[in-house]
Amino acid sequence: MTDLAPPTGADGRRLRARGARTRAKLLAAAEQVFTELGYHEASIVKITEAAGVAQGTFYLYFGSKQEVFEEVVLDLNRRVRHYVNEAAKEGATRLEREVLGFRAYFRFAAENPALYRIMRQAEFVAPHALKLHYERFSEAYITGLKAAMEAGEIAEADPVVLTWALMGIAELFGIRTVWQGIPEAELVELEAFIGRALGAK
Amino acid sequence: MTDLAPPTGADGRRLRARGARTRAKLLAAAEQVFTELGYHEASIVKITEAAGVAQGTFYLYFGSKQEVFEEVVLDLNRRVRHYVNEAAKEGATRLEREVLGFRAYFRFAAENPALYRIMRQAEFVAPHALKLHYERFSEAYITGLKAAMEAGEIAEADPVVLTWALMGIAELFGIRTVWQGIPEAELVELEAFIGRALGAK
Amino acid sequence: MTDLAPPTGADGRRLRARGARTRAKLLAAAEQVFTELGYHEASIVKITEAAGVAQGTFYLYFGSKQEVFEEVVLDLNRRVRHYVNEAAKEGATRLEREVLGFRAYFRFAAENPALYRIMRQAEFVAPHALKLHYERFSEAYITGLKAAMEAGEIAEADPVVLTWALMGIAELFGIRTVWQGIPEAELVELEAFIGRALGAK
Amino acid sequence: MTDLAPPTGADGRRLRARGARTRAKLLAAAEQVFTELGYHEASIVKITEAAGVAQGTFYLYFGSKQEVFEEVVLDLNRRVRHYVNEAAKEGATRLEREVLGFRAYFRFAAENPALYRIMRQAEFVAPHALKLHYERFSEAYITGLKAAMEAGEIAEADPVVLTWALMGIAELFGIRTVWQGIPEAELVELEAFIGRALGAK
DNA sequence: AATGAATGAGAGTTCATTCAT
DNA sequence: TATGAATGAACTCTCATTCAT
Repeated sequence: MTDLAPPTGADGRRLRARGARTRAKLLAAAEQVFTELGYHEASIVKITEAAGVAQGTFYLYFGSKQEVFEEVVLDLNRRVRHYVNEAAKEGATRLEREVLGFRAYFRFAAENPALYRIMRQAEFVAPHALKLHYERFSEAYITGLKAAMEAGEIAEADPVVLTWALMGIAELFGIRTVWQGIPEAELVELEAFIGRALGAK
Repeated sequence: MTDLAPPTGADGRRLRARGARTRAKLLAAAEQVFTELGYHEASIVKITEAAGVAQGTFYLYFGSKQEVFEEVVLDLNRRVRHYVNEAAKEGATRLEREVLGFRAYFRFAAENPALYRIMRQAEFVAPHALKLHYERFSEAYITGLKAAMEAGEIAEADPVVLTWALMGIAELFGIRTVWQGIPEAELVELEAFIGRALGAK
Repeated sequence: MTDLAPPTGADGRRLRARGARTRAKLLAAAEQVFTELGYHEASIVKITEAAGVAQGTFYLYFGSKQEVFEEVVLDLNRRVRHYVNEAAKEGATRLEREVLGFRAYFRFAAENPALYRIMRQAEFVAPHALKLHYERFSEAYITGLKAAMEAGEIAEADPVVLTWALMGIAELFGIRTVWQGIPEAELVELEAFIGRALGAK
Repeated sequence: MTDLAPPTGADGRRLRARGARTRAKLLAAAEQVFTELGYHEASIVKITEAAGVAQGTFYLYFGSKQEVFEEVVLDLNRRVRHYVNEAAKEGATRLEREVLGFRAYFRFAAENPALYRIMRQAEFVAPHALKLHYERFSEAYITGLKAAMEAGEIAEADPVVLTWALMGIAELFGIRTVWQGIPEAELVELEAFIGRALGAK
């Protein structure tokens, strides 16, 4: 992951310790406010209030509302990937990793409704960031599936197609999770479905 | 489908021919504007301008911006289901119907970018309408899959899980279609994936 | 009282029976709506709805919202004067008539909170009608007080001053009536006050 | 009088000097505009224009149109009470104080047409504020009358009734003052009326 | 005589952003 | 580095009034 860079002000200048702290406070506040209210209901005042700074201060660290939003999207992306990957790597087989990953994803969705609330808004507010979200997610996925094929764990198939299909499934079930929760029985069925689809041995 | 009702004004009164026409113009304009700009950037002025009527006229037919939006969602839902079902029923086997349905769905998505651009916004603008969209979509789907199981065309499994998984796949590939198009080869792979997952004989 | 005239349309033309009926319905509806909502909250739609006619019909009989309002003010004025005078004339002495009049006035105010709601709005909406309200009210009053002085029932004094002073008292107690009611004991005190002020024998 | 508090913004925060000045300008402008046009014809644009600030600035200091209106009412109340009380306390006897007070009140009314034009609107725009206006006014009045009774300066009577009756008289004559002025002769008559009513020795 | 449709100006309010200190 | 004040365009929605039928 080439995700991190030293924090700068809105004008691109490197920040001293105090500035960096203020910026961090603002970013955290923004994440929280966007999460609660969504992009449009969120306002700079609300963000600065949550951060405990004056309104003007915001523009010392971010060029615009849109700009923070993009940063929040990227951050969320980082976190969900990290969460899922950490969980998945406990699995011994590919299918096990798949199952653990899915379950972690649903857990994350349940705990962070922000995931959808924010990502979906990204389509209009920061389309680039949204594409990036899917792409970054798919990268590790594709790599993992390729490895599994080479190891003969799953059937030969186009890993890109597999990846997007699996992400689609994850996403819609994630939404259902948020809406109504998913009973264990369904999860088991879902895992069987995935097993068949991957031709898992 | 009990979807259709004679058009009424915002106050619920039945409309004369002229009113019905104006209302339809507004609905079409709304869909277009929401599609292009998203819910929040869309404004009543833009919608009425696109429809070629005065601003106040809007409120003769819709109670609020949100209300038209919901109707646009419903309308889109109606159209995509109709489009997909018409296409699918030409298939002889369940798998064929599945394949035809997917392809129709992608075609619809390609021709109506409104589909996603609008549905995604629905999540926070009109969550109820979005749920309805998925539910209506899933109904026919579930019925079809049950029949196929009984006929022994596909493996026994929870048809609800199957349906949501397939809708998830369709959706993400639909988005990819809009973003970049999907090569025939991928479609073929995808169909294989689905065939395996359904345990199609 | 030169209050009454045959009903005409907005253009001044005499009305046929049907038109007169519609006009009357609208006037009654307006009175009711203004009463409930006040001038500004009242709208032509609400008035026509209450009258059970279409919006456009309103302008067949009244030139503007303001115009009906003035008619309503005059009507209210007519009614309160009539109500008070009817009650007062039962009194044998001037003071008795005064007392009966005051009590009638308070009763009217209690039963028609519209009285104040409408009259006070008249200051801006139809100032002319408001002045007329006070003037018409004062006329009979002045005459009565003059007669009482000539009859030696009350002390000699400027009847105009007396009249306005008494109207002022009535008005503020009328408002109190609407706000919180006035206990009998206070009324008795008030009557004593008036008796002293008039130098009633 | 526990009337004064340091000025705050709409969010309740204490203001710096500049903010306090702007707020004061807006309040003065609001009084003027409400006076000239009435509550409903007054608009935020007109108020901010009169104050020489941008539209949005208004909402930095007041939460809504209604809120400024209430403050204008309170402010006016404060001023008229102060004006009347200052004048009245020059009188040696109760009746003298009464007379001085009435005359001061009429002067204030003549110089501040705002008084009625605003108070009358208060009835439906901010009834609470209007009640407060009368109540605050009556408090000092009642106290004064009680003292006068104890001192044997005026006849024993319910001071509340006296107060409201006198306020009613003052109010309607105040209105007449604004409408047409009141000749000295009438004032003298009025004072005689009051003297009789109070049973002044 | 009556109707439903249409108009468009104007309302109150919000908010991303800039500025002076 | 931070602040509070100010801006002004844009928004949704209402409503008196006019028009065509």
